[in-house]
Amino acid sequence: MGVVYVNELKQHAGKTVTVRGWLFNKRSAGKLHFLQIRDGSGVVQCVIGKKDVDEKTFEAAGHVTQESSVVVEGEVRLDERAPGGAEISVKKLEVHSLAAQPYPIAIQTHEHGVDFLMEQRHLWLRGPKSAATLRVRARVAQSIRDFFNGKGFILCDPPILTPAACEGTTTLFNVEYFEEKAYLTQSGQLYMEAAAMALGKVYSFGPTFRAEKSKTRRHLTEFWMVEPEVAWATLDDIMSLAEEFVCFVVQRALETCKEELKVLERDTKPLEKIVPPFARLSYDDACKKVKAAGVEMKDEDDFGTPQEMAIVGDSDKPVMVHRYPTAVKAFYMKRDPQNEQRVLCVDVLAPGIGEIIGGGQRADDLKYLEDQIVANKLPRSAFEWYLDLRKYGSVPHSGFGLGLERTVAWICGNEHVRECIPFPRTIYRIYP
RNA sequence: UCCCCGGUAGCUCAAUGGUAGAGUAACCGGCUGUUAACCGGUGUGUUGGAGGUUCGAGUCCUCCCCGGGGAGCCA
Repeated sequence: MGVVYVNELKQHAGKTVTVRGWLFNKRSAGKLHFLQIRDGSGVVQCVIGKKDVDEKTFEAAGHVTQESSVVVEGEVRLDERAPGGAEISVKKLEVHSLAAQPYPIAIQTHEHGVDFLMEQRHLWLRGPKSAATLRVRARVAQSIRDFFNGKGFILCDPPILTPAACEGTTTLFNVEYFEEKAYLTQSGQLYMEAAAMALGKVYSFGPTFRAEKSKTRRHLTEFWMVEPEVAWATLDDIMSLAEEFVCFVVQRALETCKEELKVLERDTKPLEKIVPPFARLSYDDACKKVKAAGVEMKDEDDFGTPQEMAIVGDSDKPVMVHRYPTAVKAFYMKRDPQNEQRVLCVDVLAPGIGEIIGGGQRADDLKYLEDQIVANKLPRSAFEWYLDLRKYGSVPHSGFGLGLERTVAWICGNEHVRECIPFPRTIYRIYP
């Protein structure tokens, strides 16, 4: 039969197969050894009876250490007593590489501290919850691509090395670029606007970098963002797109990540309710809701975490807040023609996590943008190309950015975004 | 940058200013159906660092280092 993966074992009941993996856990009962072997696709219990193998093999099975790499050959048997319903009666066991002892992580029996686990991230990845989260991440990434590709969006990769800030305010990572200074991108948005003028509907999906000294469970210095941008789209268009998109991703996760969400002990009932429409609140109405909830709120100020939580309240669904004060948003936002003090932007706030999407309609008037660049003390020379987009055939256009890790954290019910990326980068951690 | 919390065995934690401990992991042995197996046995320390108070400091004081949570900012 040859080599098979654990997740396809049941198809091979009665057959003799080979499984290659790592020892996850071991139990013994005298003349029987139970080896739980993990191969990346799942965990299978392998039973080694003293009378079924030669003495050397049985002895070796009793001394395999945790996380040793092993190759076993044996018959697949369906058995109620086995975790997962199928097990392997071992005929041959090869210990490919005996793992050193003690193994640092005892994830099955121990609560470990965050610091310790992060220091051991390269090994922690092997744990069931880490692996489940990373599988969910991979499938969410896939569904993001499927959604936009299915709607005729063109994937367009913006540069990671950039000559200037996209949004003047935020801190950037400096890199040496030959004789010049360059920065790691904090958003591909401005480039996506150029791409939308060429290709109509575009999106980017890749890493972005923020050198902000944020220390919260929702922040990473390196994180992944998907940024669609649509020519001719208005704020309302992009809000509907965002709503449809979030629902698609969540529903797809429910379909394709059942096992993983079970491992993560995620209650999927609230996720099943993620269907259109989402509540749409203007900034001014959101402020009223915050105050009604008894949470402090300064006039014309941006929302902080307590305010965001008050706005979402106990809703299972995300809430969309639109038309924030001009002063608290980026220079490229289009003003609301109904109210000079407001811009045509939207934030999508998810339950428990807060902002997962920020976006809106972009300023398309040349004169207004020129004034904004001056008012925000930005170096005009770095933005000449961006102004060109308004000089040569300007059209209304809109887009948004969605943070992958925050979305994965929300879907998985994980407390922290750092568990939602294989090797998290935070303010005080760049190892391993 | 600011506020709060923490640092003791590999890990998770305990110890009134008075001999630094437990559980767990690891190792050895026992058990033919284990499910975080169980039972018996065997180890484990620069108490984050440097000063200070004291007869005596893991414990009190000062400074520093390293983390964590939050604020600000943002996805």
